[in-house]
Amino acid sequence: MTTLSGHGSVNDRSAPQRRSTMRDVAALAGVSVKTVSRVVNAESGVSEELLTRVRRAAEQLDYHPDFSASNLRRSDRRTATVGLLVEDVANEFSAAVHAGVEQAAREHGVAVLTASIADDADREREAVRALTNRRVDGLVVVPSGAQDSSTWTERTVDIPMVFVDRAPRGVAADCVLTNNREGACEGVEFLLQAGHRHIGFLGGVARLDTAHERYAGFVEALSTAGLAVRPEWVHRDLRSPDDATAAVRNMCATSDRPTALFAAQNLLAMGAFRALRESGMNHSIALIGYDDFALADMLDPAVSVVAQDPRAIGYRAAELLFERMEESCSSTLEVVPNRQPRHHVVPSRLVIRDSTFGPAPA
Amino acid sequence: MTTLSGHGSVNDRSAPQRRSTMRDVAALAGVSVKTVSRVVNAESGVSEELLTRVRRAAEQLDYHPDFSASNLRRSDRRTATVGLLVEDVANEFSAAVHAGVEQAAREHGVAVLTASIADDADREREAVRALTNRRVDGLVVVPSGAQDSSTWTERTVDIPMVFVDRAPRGVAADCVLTNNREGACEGVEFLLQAGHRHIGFLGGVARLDTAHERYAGFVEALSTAGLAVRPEWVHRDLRSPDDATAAVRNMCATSDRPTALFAAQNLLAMGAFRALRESGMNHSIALIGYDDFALADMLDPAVSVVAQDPRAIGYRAAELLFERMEESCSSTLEVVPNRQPRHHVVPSRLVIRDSTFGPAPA
DNA sequence: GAAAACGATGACAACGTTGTCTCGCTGACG
DNA sequence: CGTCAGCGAGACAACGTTGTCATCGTTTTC
Repeated sequence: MTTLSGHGSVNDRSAPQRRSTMRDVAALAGVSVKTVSRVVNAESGVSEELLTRVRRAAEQLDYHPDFSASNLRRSDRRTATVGLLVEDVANEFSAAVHAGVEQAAREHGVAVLTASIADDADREREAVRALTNRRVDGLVVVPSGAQDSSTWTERTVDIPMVFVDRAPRGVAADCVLTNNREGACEGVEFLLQAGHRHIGFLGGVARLDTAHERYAGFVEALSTAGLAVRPEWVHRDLRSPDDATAAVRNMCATSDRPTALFAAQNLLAMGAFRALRESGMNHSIALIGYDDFALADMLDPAVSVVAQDPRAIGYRAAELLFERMEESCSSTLEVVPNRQPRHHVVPSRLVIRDSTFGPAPA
Repeated sequence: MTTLSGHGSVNDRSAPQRRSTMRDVAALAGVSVKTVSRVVNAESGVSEELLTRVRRAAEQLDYHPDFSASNLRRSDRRTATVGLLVEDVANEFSAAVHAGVEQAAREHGVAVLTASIADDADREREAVRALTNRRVDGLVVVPSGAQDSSTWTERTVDIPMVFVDRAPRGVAADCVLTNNREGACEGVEFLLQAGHRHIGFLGGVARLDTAHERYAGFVEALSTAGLAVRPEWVHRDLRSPDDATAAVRNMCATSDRPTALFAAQNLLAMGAFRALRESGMNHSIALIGYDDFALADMLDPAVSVVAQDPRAIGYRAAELLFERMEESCSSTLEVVPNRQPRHHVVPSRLVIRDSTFGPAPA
């Protein structure tokens, strides 16, 4: 509202040193501090006159309450801040989850403290500590593949937590994930319907449960179609795009090669695509990946995928967390709150592009 | 340290209700609260004996200090938390900046509160408020293109701030940016050296200064080579990848078309690539973009770019912010601290891939 | 040998806010 | 007319921590 003219800048000069507090507002309005508190918190039982006087004073002093002081005194001890732990904020999947969490948080007036843990158990511990020391109300965790779960099994923290993608082994906790088995199954079924009978599998060890379920979906689709799994076309221990590239390169070098590939993770699909392109087989061997990725539609051919919705996953995770926070707040009197872990599923969906063409006629 | 056996779980049960405080530790160790404070803050002047006694008590009670209470009382009022405002955390550029900021923050023991503002002035205001109410020590801001700068010119906030990519108009503030003009110039020069004499330009309005500088670099390279700018090949008002696609489509439809394109932003490069691929000219019209993007190297042909280093930019911005925070902390006595805004440049570098081939022989 | 200096420790207030309690006033009721 | 409920408002303590100062016992200094 205020512009750079006249009185505005005077105000700017008069008290730039210190933030104004409730005391200042109270003094200016000629009321007690508690009354200011009542107005700020929209409590009932303040006369119209004082209400406006306090509001005016607050505006004049540009008063804004101090969250931490408020939090310190308040009985519910809420900081209106949640923590988000991801492998790396720069990672496409993590960033989308982050966006979802943030949206839900904003709707609840909650801020998000983010930390990347980069597959490093020490950093993970450090990050959890940094967040809990700041008294976040809850935690959304996207466990990375390589870490052990000791941070969580030790239960050094006792605040509401929701895991994304998978829960660490040995920890019964709320979890939001996608229907990995069904998604993978659907993807492979599409290849089958396109006429493929020779389908290879590329899976990662990272995110073990996830990888396992996707493989299960692959197997299920094949056996439903009455086909056997060909072990020489199954690569389940790929740790990087380069691993996938190498595996595909080897498979393609043989005469007995698959006519289509299912890559159970986006990085592996990228690696597979690289190998296909190198060997000039990108138009003769079909490909479908799990997890969408940017520019998948601009490759040649555009890569079909089973797309997760990481943003929706993050959103759901945060919602679930907020529910838990409500519970843990109101249940201090009960002996055992509803601690039954909940799992929430955000479905994947098939995105068919150009790479899922049918097999060449034999 | 504690396992699930015997005495450990007893401890877990005995006081799971409430976090332990300095009082609890003090009581257990048989010392005053202040002494615990001294130990926790590693102040000198505590005898060896009490030191170990307090430490043991703290560990036994799993004590961890409360940041906000500490911050409330402390004279320097630091929360060890900074805010990061970006257009969208899911955006590739923003996410990389975030990663850089986070790394620098971690090195300083500082946490990062992130908020996306999505080109929306209201949300921007709201986000600034959410962060300042939580008393962040400083702010890193990546201004988005469309927003007006009123949030900043009004100076509703008076905390250290560093802007990334460009400072809002009318605000003299610290800023970390890349050498847009030189980078663009270099990119165009590469095309010139490859033999191109007919080069088109695609620029965006978003991030005005940035776009302007890049255009200046384009012009500079041409004029240094003694070439005139051909207005019909210059499109400076593109707001989306689709705009770029349309512009390129039109240019290519004429017989008098450029042999190479310079796209001043990654989204525009993607749009341009789409048009080239559609029209089958992706191997006959060269392309170079500003800003790298994922999978640029897997397109056909792999797209050359002038690559910014957004992660390094974020890192530098955070470093600069920390310097400012030091200053504003120690300079409360001085009349005017060193408020001269500083600009820091993180250079771009040329990444040559396959799309910058020479022109077809006429 | 007394004064002064020192070093370790604790008592207390304060940071900015909110929960609890009390007080004084108004109006209704017996 | 006296009593009491109801309501607006403020005094006060407390949240968990740290800055300041006082205390006490010991050592140094003249």
